[in-house]
Amino acid sequence: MIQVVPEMQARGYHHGDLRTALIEAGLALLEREGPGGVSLRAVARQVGVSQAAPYAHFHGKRELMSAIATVGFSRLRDLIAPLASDPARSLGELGLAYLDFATANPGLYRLMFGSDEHIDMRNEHLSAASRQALDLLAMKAGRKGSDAIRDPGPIAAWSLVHGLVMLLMDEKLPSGLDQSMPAILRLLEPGIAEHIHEGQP
Amino acid sequence: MIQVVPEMQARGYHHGDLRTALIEAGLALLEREGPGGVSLRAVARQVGVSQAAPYAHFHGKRELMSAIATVGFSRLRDLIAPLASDPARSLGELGLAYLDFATANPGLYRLMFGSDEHIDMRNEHLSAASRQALDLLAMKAGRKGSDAIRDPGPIAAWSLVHGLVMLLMDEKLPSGLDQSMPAILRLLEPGIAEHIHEGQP
DNA sequence: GCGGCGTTCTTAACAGTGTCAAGATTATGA
DNA sequence: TCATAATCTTGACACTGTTAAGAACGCCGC
Repeated sequence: MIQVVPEMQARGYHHGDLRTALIEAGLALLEREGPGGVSLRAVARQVGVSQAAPYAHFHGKRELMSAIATVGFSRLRDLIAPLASDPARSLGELGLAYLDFATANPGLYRLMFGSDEHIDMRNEHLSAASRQALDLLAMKAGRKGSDAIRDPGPIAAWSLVHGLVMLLMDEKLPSGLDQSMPAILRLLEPGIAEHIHEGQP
Repeated sequence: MIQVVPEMQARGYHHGDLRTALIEAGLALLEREGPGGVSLRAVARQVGVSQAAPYAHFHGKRELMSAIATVGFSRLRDLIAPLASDPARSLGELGLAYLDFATANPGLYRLMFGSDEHIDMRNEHLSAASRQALDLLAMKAGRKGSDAIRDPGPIAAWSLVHGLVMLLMDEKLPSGLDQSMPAILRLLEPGIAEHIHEGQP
């Protein structure tokens, strides 16, 4: 009579959906401690599973971190997609949204855009998710019709916002600059406009 | 008759100048493996001393890394001091010199300007050396006579070059951009000039 | 229903890390 | 010269990522 449906958290030897549970626990730990503070054993402990259990779902720590970063790139894509496709939104607005994402998820941002010691960019899912998100940015910043990624414009725009994010997260800049952000991001626009004018006679 | 002068490398129980030997070995290891690849035990091994010997000269790994970063800031200061004090040199030239330093010492740059997980910015020598170097940059980029570090100009300039350095080191940008660097760094100048014009009626 | 089989998970171990305590060795200064 | 402080070694502890060997479980074909 009492039908025992296999619920999400099937207690016992088997977990049910350990893979996504590990990713979510990793995401939480990432924001609390930053990358480097994330240990495979701590993630397993959080989920209530033994130290070696994750190896049934990931080849190693790098693969778990890559899966976490993949989630991050998907979130970023979903966040900036409407802004990038709307011609009414300026490049500066896109920069502000990018900045908001980074400051809201500093650990995740560092994992996604930091050195490749923690993630493996040759991972298919990761590189695909990364390209999807970054293409949206390049689309907005690039001179139309040209090989966007080689133009000084988009490179400078990405460098500016990335550097700003990093310096802010690492507390290298004085505090209380929040209302200066739009002005800072707008400083690049005259130069880009000039450069486009030169480039297309 | 045979006078044994206490040479630099006094073999035996005592090393002679273990402190600076550790710093130099750390610098070498840093460029070969990057931060995170530097282990206290590996540095000690390199110098030919036991694992716990460094603790006679440094309170822990963080303090050794902070000493290494202090050397880095001194080098950077010496490198950019002539450029910063010469009014004939443009901001873009200073940016190129900064970029050269970073790409020539990627591990050291990451240690100096990355997150504070490896170094302790409350360390007196480190913060002093850092301020000396950064003040030179702010002097060049800042609107004269104002509180330089709060102006959008210097913040944007530092962010741009820092972001560019990071993206280059982490191989997030396509290769073969070396000759584009001056153009990228110059894109900010029209915006800064405009902003100064607004700010000083 | 049920037995085999592959997946999932546990326990145990190995090498590596930072750090500390106790003790041996050397330099220094009164 | 000899006590004292500085320097260095050995040994240990807790932590990390990773692997091997084996136990518990879900499922598929009979």
